[in-house]
Amino acid sequence: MATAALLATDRRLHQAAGLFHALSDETRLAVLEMLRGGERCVCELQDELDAAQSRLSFHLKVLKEAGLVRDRKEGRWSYYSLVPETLAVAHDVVRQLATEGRGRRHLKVLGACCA
Amino acid sequence: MATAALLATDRRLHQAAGLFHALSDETRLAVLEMLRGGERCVCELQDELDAAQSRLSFHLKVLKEAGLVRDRKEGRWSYYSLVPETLAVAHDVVRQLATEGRGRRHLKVLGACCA
DNA sequence: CGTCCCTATCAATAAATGTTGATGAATGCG
DNA sequence: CGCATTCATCAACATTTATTGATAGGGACG
Repeated sequence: MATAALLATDRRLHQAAGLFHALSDETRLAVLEMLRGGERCVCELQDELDAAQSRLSFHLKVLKEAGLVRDRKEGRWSYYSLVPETLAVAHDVVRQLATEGRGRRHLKVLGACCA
Repeated sequence: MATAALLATDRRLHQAAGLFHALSDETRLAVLEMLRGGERCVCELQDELDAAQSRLSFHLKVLKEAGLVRDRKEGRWSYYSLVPETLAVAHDVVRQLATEGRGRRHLKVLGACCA
């Protein structure tokens, strides 16, 4: 579906809200931040984020259900990695909100990218 | 501060989480969507969104505290409008999450913009 | 002034979300 | 096998967030 219709329906709004909810927590953002460098096992995340195991597991589940990460089991370990396509969807939604009704940008504040 | 450091600190993470929280509700997204066309008074939003007055007022407050909208009083009316700079911050944060550790993009899924 | 309109705020409640500690399943290793 | 490691799940609880109905403020207007 075209980006232009991303927010057109209630369904899209609902999905977008779900995505942003998954992004609305510091621990989850820290996880995503860590995963920028490539996949990590839970224990690595746990060490670096200093989060209780069940707490981290909960947040990973939220991220996974939102489609922002995927996991891969190998032996005793679970490796998590980003799903860039989903981040791209979030990216598009935000960009569209910053875009006027008929495609013109609001101001020039999106300059860093989209120049 | 440079975009490159957006997620560098806990403070930034906290701010980003706050932003996404404000974006994580359908009603609030619908409001932002309406404001893409320019400022609107509360009564317009209320009519179009079919939301109870106090409920809408609550969500507008959340958006305002997140810095995503501003309001302007004129006579008996309050007009709300977008704050594109804040949307741009959200945009940058998401883009950065979709970017690998040393600046390379994850896949080519950010193609629509940032080509 | 009295009243209506528009909006914000408040208190009470409901609903959703996050945290903790415990338990269990699966794996691998001695 | 017996045991330790890695992780998910669960129940109980705490905290946060959202909704509702009521109240109040401030402007407009007679």
